[in-house]
Amino acid sequence: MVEQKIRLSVDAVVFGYEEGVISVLLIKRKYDPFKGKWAIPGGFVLNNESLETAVERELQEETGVKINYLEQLYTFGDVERDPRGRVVTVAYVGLVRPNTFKIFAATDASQVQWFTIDKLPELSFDHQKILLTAIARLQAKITYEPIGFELLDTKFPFSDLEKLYTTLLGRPIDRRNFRKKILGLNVLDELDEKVSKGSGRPANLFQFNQKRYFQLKKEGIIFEI
Amino acid sequence: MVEQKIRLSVDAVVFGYEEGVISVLLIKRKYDPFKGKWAIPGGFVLNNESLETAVERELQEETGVKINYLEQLYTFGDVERDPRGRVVTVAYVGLVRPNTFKIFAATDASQVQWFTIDKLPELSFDHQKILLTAIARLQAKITYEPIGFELLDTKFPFSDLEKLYTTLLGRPIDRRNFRKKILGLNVLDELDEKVSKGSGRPANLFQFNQKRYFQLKKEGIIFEI
DNA sequence: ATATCTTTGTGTACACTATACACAATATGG
DNA sequence: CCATATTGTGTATAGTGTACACAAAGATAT
Repeated sequence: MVEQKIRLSVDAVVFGYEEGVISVLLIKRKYDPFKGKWAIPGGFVLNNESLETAVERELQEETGVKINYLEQLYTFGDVERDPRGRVVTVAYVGLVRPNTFKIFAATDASQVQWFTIDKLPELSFDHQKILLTAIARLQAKITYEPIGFELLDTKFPFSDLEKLYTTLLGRPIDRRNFRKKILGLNVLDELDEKVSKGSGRPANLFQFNQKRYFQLKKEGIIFEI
Repeated sequence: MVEQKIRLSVDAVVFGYEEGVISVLLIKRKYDPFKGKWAIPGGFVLNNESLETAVERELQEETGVKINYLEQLYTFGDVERDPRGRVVTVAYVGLVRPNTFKIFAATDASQVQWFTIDKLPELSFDHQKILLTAIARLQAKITYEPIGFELLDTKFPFSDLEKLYTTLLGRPIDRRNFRKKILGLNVLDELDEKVSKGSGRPANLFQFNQKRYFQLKKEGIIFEI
């Protein structure tokens, strides 16, 4: 059998959250195929870099984002998924805090933009499928891993967390029960700082305590919403 | 940037179950690197076949197994994982019923053998890491998807299912509660057949009803152990 | 400064689910 | 027919999930 080589690319579905809205970072393609169409940022893997390195490099080059959390999603390998020929893509999910950096468009991207996940544009290649897979993963994962905090500021009012979950899960949450459950997990530190946004009682700030989470995980205590 | 191509392979961690023992199918490598050492079966992806097709082809060629269930596990892409140079591997998990076919060794394999998962030999490449990832996936997944049935005969006594779960989860299960829970999910058909193995009261046979499972899944009812 | 509005923060009662637990039924083997 | 092995079954209790309403603290308008 002849040994074959295949073009291998990495794509990253990058989610951000601000004020009750979940967004995805997309680029407008500068070159063919799909020139002028929106796509998930990504690119080809170089011979001497790991997949994760490739993702971070491509994101940095094309969009300027600072990734806060990155996990492998799925590898898409259908034969006809790219008109240029055989391309297999390892897709990743990234979580970022959009307010900690400024995005820009460069290299293969003529534009970079945040899109609300319920108002997505038409996408290139099989990127719609990848994006939907990523959304499903995110929705599933926040219920059993504390990755929601990666989308929030390090210090956040409890209501931000609640709003994030209602948004992501697409259903209302009982405030008292949610608070009881999360605080019962013992992974949040309540700070002595308050913050008030507009009217209403000022909120206490909380902080995710990763060390405590790892301890609990070792003891077999599972995070679950 | 120069567009690069990379050797892409697929590997399949194939699990089988018989009489209270979970096994993994491994091959002994016929050629270098790691000639004579045990490895997870797999091989390079051809240009005109999907990843799943490649997995099934390689398994058929090397070992003769008939795959009953196949799912993508993870893609391993470290730069130095193969001494021949850059090779990225998409790993799969396969479940089979070992008593429905005969394994044989061919092409790259000089031997094929079932190994109990707690008595594994030393493995080639980063295959130990892949295998451990696969075991973790299997253990996690049987608690929220009804994939355990893919390892059993189509008709099975309830005790087989129970033994499978105790083995995989590595802890005892209360028979009455387990039965209550599983039967309460309403995905098993109780047949009018009995089977007796050796001494003891003969057991009723059950059968997994996939249609009913899909119906319930649509209605949002989740399988959970 | 007072009333009104907005958001945060808190406890309890009830339903449901998980868990612990023991003995009868039905076969086989001496 | 007696001992042994395996299947099959119900109930009581603890624990968890869920539903639900009002006070506290600040901002805004009159």
